Amino acid sequence: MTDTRRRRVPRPVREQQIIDAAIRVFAKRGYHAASVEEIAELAGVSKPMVYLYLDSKEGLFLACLRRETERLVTALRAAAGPAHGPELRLRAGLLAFFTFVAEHRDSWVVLHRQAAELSPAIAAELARTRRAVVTEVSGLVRADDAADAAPACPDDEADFVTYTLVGAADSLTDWMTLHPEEPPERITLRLMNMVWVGMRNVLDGEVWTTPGREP
Amino acid sequence: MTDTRRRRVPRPVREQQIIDAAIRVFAKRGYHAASVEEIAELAGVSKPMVYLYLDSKEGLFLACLRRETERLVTALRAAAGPAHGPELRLRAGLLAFFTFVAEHRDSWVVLHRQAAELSPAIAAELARTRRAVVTEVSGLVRADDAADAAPACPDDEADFVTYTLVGAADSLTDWMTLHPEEPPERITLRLMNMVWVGMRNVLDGEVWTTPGREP
DNA sequence: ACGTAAACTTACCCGCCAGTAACGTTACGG
DNA sequence: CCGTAACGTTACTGGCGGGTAAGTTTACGT
Repeated sequence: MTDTRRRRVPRPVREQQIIDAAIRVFAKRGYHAASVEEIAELAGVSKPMVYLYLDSKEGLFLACLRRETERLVTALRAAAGPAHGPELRLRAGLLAFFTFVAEHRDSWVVLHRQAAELSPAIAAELARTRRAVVTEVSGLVRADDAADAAPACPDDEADFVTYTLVGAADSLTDWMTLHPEEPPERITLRLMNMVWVGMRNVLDGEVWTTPGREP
Repeated sequence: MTDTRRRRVPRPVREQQIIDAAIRVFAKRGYHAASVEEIAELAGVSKPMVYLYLDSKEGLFLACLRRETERLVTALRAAAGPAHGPELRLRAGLLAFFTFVAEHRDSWVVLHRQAAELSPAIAAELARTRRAVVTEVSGLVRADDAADAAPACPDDEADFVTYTLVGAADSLTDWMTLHPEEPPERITLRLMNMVWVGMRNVLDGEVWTTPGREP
């Protein structure tokens, strides 16, 4: 790619190459098992360069986290913004999500699948970025009420729905890899189909007790 | 607990104590960041004992995995078995799951949140245990059709629903920790409320195209 | 052209931790 | 009451990997 003859590359470009490499390695090995050496090699550079540009392994991970969160949030906003009506809005958001994951599997792994094993500083940042994604989805969920007059649904209920959606979508990410032929559109469609009706019930606080057998 | 005066403890008991300690530490630190030293100390024993009884760090992790998978699957089967009808059956399964997680947070973390960062042998075993859980849930989902005459739903659709449910439930696990006062029963209720209706649509292959705005 | 800063390297240090060797100690069976 | 096997320990090694000091090369500005 680009000019193969020139080895020397300006800093901003190298930084991105290093982050690219880091995301792949972090996704494959996990934070602790990933070695800076391997990342450097994949980026076509030696280890001290990584430390010069990104300070530390932790700093490198944070850089990955920030860049990819930015990308995902941007994609979500871009998709949901122009949609008319709550239903199409949510659909657009989900579609944007599945499309993002389909195109950047590694990013999603780094962003979302690193629950344990990290230093306080990283854990804090990770919590923040997850919160950002949840907030974005939460916005989609709450879009209903904005249309209605009543601010009917309490935050807890909206939160519940959001967690359910994010978890379901995350898990379907695995399903996608088992069905590579399925386009994000169909997955989105099925998920909408599955949750759209029930969402309303929960958001309106309609928690009935278990029905007694057959109606 | 038990007899505090006796220090010497028979092997089967120690093994369980070590596994108990390992689950807590693995959950807190993640596989790589966890040190065998810390696990041994928490189990009230010195490091070589761990290697004597469980062979290696990998063997120790596998032992944790197997024991807790066993427990979860047992809980699911015990709950879903005696329930009458598909709806109550699924409800019972979900309730059993949330109850299990509420009582064994660490177990669930070890079982489910260790995607990356493990050796091939562990990864294989982890895949097997996840498969076991998914199969169990899949049974709950498919329970519908068993009642009906037609084996109507193709495996893909049932799989899709299963992944959605497992993912949603997993994510709600986090929601639980933010709302410690919510009993598993209410969480189960809300989730049922949210997905039960839509499940039918997807299982029956009713994937409509996006509705054009307002009906 | 040539000096200088930015890009890059080699070669090292050092702490941490999985895994082990060799050696004490308690209980329980005969 | 004593032997022996099960229970347990202290004290090491070996290597991997994060982090760095010191030096080398290339491009770009003037």
